[in-house]
Amino acid sequence: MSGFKSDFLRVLDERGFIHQISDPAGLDEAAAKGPISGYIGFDATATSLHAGSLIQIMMLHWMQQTGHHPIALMGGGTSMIGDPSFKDEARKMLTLEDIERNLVGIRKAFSRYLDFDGSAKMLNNADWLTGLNYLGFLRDVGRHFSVNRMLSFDSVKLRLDREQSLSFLEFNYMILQAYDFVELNARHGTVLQMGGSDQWGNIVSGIDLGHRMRDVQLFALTSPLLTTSSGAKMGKTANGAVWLNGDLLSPYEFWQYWRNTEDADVERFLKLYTTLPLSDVARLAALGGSEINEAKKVLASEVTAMLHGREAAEQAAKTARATFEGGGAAEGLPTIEIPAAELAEGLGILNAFVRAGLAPSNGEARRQVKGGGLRVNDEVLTDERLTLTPDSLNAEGVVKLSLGRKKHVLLKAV
RNA sequence: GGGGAAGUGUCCCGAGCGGCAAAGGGGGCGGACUGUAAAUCCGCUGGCUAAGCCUUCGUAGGUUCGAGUCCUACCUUCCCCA
Repeated sequence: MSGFKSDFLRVLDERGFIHQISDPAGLDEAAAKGPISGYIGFDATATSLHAGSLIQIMMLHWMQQTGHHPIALMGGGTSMIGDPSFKDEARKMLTLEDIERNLVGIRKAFSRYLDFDGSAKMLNNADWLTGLNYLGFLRDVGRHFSVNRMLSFDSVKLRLDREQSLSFLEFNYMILQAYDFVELNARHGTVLQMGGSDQWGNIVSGIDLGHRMRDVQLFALTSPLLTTSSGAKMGKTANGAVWLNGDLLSPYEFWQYWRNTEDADVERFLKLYTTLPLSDVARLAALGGSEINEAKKVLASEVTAMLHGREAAEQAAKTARATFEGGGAAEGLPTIEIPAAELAEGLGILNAFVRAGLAPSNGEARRQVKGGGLRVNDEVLTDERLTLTPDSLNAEGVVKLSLGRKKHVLLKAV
């Protein structure tokens, strides 16, 4: 697979981004000849993307770095309908304002990776999907799709095999995505769609549609579906998603997520999520035993610096050092504020842990006490009836609450 | 349109003769061991003003001292026939 002529594919290949390409030689040729336009689609269902999308964002980043024109396509049109696959939850129809707000939040993170003033664009498929005329769409686009063929795609087949319902709307998702590709080709000369390997079928459908409707040659490039070495999905933790936006997940917590990478993933992640030269990566990956912790710190700092800036990354690293290697209650840990009056009256310790977000309920906090998992100012908590008072404040004027060895929150009286 | 099967702890899979806060996995969390890792072992995995109380088995009713379990209707899904 090596030996690409274009910088673009060579970088992606060397760094492990490539799972499958529809026509490697053809795409390589096109990318070597001059700038090409390529895109990746993203959901607009939340105000922030999470770490699971980071690999896609990095692909766009490299695309721009190697002289091409990346497009981040927001699924504003499809988000308006709502994803029907989770029908247990009262499915909220996102309003235009919701989506607008989400796009603003997402754009903020994106702008750390892409230069939107330069050759990168952020587009919204609502611009062309909302105005579609059903009959016209069926005649122009629908006739090119074979249901027989669509049923044979793994993404569909799996659902059918598991005897799960597949709504007509979901079934159409593939068609809309294919249409997006062709529309982008018409509007911006886009010839490449990238995505996770689970998107392969959808992307190829777009390529087919391009052949039929516009007689153009389009390309697909997918990245490996990202899991950690032990099989967990990227971007999820107990506390929820690893959000990219700082207001949803602090730089410190983001840093911690990467710091806790499994040994076996360090090299892979350094290549995928940082822009460090491969020679540096190789050097760090060669570290064995406990020394690999140094590599993990570099990983965490680099990934955080790219998203939140160098300064925030260093602050996070410093906080971590103080917390884990110094034993103190460093500044920079997540902090919650408690009215001083409330503290004066005495605050139940279980309640305090719930307020700090370290336990979802008093019951859970109680369980953790029983299991020896909670600490107050670094002392293991044994009495669940303990009450916090102004006397509980430590020398720095805060109460440090800990769950396990890794999660710490400071309680501050105001 | 007709006939059959199914929906369980709001993360998932999945047992459940009328006494059930409901077996067992997976996942997750905590502890031990380590290196803020993996693997392994142990504990926990509805809520609360907690020897008690409250809410849970698709939805709504009914039978019963008592219903996840039986009856009725409805919703959803799957299979077969038309």
